[in-house]
Amino acid sequence: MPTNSQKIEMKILSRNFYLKDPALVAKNLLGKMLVRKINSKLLVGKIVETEAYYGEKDPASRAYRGMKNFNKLMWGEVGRAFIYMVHANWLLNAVAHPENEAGAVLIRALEPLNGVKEMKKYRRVSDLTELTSGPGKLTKAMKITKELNGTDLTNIESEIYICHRKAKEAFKIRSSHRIGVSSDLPLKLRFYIESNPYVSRKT
DNA sequence: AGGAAGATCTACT
DNA sequence: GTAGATCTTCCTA
Repeated sequence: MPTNSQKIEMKILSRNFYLKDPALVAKNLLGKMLVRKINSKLLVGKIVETEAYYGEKDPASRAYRGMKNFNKLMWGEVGRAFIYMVHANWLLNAVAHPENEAGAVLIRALEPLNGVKEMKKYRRVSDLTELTSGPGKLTKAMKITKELNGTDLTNIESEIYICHRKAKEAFKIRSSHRIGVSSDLPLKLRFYIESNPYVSRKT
């Protein structure tokens, strides 16, 4: 039992939430709660930064060269976790696309809300703003690896899922080009919460 | 079987 | 601000 948890009313996001254009889902995911269950302990972070990826027409997407064994989840059921390795880091995505398409949303940064002690155990940093302010950092802090690939994020029984608070919170959404991609689309597909200290970059 | 790429991170200056 | 480490997956032979 967490001793310091205030009573926050949370509701899990439905499958339908993810059955839309990835860019829209990426924007809508800002401010939502990512929950990682380890044994019965809940690690919780607010999503403050995301990026949208499309299917075959997006040169930066894992789906760009067609369906393969490792990326087939991008065409599959929406609302599932899609996890893979880049530069020795596991990256967490939520599968999101309209019916009969492919796409995913990369979770790039979190604001730690609960289980900070555990997160610091998995990532040896003292600075709170360093804990989950990057896609590879947050997977390490929450102990997310390939084993959780395909996890249903819309099921409260899962080891990872995403909720929203009942009480609405106001914030400004900013956008930019995606980070670290060599051939980007002529669209701004990175979204983040303005002036939140946990986003990975300011611009 | 081996090489190269990659949606990154850290440590250094 | 940038160089070097990192390691899984894919591609070609």
